[in-house]
Amino acid sequence: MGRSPCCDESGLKKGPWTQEEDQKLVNYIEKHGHGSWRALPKLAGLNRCGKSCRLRWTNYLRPGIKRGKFSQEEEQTILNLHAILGNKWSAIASHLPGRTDNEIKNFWNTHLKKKLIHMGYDPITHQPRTDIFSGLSQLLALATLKELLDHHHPLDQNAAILLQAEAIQLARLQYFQQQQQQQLLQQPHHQLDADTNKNTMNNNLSSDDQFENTISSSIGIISDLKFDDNDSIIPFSHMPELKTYEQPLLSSNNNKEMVHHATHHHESIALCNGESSPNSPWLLSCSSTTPSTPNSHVVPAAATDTLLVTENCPASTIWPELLVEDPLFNVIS
DNA sequence: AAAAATGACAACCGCCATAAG
DNA sequence: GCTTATGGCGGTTGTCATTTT
Repeated sequence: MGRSPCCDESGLKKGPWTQEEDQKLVNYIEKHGHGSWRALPKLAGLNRCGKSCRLRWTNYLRPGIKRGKFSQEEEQTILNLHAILGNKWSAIASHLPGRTDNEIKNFWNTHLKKKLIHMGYDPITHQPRTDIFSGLSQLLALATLKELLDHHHPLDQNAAILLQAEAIQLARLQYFQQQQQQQLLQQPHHQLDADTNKNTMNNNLSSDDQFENTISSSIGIISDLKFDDNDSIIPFSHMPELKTYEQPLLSSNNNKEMVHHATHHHESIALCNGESSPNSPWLLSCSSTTPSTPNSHVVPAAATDTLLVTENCPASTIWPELLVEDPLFNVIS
């Protein structure tokens, strides 16, 4: 048997509160406390239901409520907590003094959700979106490529390079979004429920594994491409395993510097997973002007200057081109 | 300038858990 | 143990303001 809503009684006012009503409510609660919300309206001289009074008090009139724009810190906190707790607005609000669950919920629905979507994240999972909307150009490129192959069009090498570069871009984008999100999630939160935390910190994959998963899921669609032996393009699925490189390749500082130099001179852009573990895979970019040593497994993609470097590509094959000149490199994006 | 669309946010609704009788 | 009242919560709607057409 359902319980009848408290506001069913006819004649009770609904809608926005007036200043007079607010004043009556505040005056009463300051004098007597709220006690039973059901009894309060009559005692306070309000033609409202108890529930309406309670909401007005807790969401708007209660002392200590912070109003106005959310700060950057608050925004970040909400994002972090939402990634872990989901739509547990009251739980999120408990970490933001002065903010109500209702306010946070509204802020999420009107701002943060859209912001995440715009950035290519799924607002529910906080993971990079892999649907058509988040990598449209890359997916279109893949579709075009597949279409060409399905219909046995002679594959123009430049077009293939271009299309594959698009796929790489997609993988790269997804990979870095994942990394960024991981960093967000790993920021310490005070007093988070351990169980919730356990459930949402959902994988134990190393960043290398994640990178490889991202790559394979992103470009699996072209995994069965066939290329001429003389072609310098190597489908991802045919790539030899990425393997350990020698210093300075594994020194993140050196790499960043080299990468910066390369970026600066538009000769090469190197992307790494931010780790310097022995098994770090490397996705490198390089312009067509960068010499590609014969027999090195370097994959140039002219349009986006992308290179894949595989196990048979000794560091010396490309690194001599990337002299460290400018140490100001900060971010690869 | 007016109408329509969109955004922001306060308030409401219904469900659920729990306490009290 | 059952029923009912209550408070809390999350989803949704309503209303007003602002922007766009």
